Amino acid sequence: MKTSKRAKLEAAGWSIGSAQDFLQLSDAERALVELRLALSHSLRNWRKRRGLSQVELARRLKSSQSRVAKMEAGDTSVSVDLLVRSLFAIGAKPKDLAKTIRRLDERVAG
Amino acid sequence: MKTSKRAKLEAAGWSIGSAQDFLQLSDAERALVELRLALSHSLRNWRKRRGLSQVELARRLKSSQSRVAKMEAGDTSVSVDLLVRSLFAIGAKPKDLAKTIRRLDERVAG
DNA sequence: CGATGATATGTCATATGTGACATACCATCA
DNA sequence: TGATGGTATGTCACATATGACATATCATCG
Repeated sequence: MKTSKRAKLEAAGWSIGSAQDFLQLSDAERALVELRLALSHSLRNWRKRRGLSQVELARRLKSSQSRVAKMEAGDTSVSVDLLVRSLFAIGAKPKDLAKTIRRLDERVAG
Repeated sequence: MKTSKRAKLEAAGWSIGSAQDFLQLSDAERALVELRLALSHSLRNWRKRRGLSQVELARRLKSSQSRVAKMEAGDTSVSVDLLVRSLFAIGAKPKDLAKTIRRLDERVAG
């Protein structure tokens, strides 16, 4: 069941860090992890669509390449705050966030 | 214009801290502030609907009354992380978050 | 092969967030 | 009036997040 969910996530094209262990998490914890991944994914997609490097994105965000890499990897050292601030900084609107999160919910609940 | 937006927000029942100065913020900063307020509001609504005190909610969240008060006030010392984690902890689903954020967007954009 | 550019990973000093505590404020009730 | 219960505010020690740096990994090109 949980294993199949994980398989489903991976099949949907989400990069699930191998270090992430879904099997021990409560609903709340899982939701948070998946939220982080969804936002990460959004950020990477945005960057890729623009053909920017992590260095260039980092410059726009006034951050560093290494932190951008961690953001995009959904690293646990990255806060939801930073991800959200970054998305807003590159022009995302609350509506876009909502869309990303709703998609996430559909994967989780469906 | 900005003043009218503020009036609109207040009219809609949002508690805008008098210390918040909307007039100087970029779109990204404003979006973040408003996101914080929207989540704060959700949290308070949830608690009120249940007829819980801040002390009781704090116990559930393994936090403190004072922090709950700050969360509900949208205090800048509170991270979006904490708000999101709290909402998930009390049983909110990503879908609920998305709904809250979408409503926010409609207020901002509309 | 080496060189170049992009991305990933580990670490660290500093910045920011957090729970907890004290205490203030504000109703309501007796 | 005082007492009680709830909420707000200020502070602080400790915890966590952050940008920056070094360095590793990986692909592509010559």
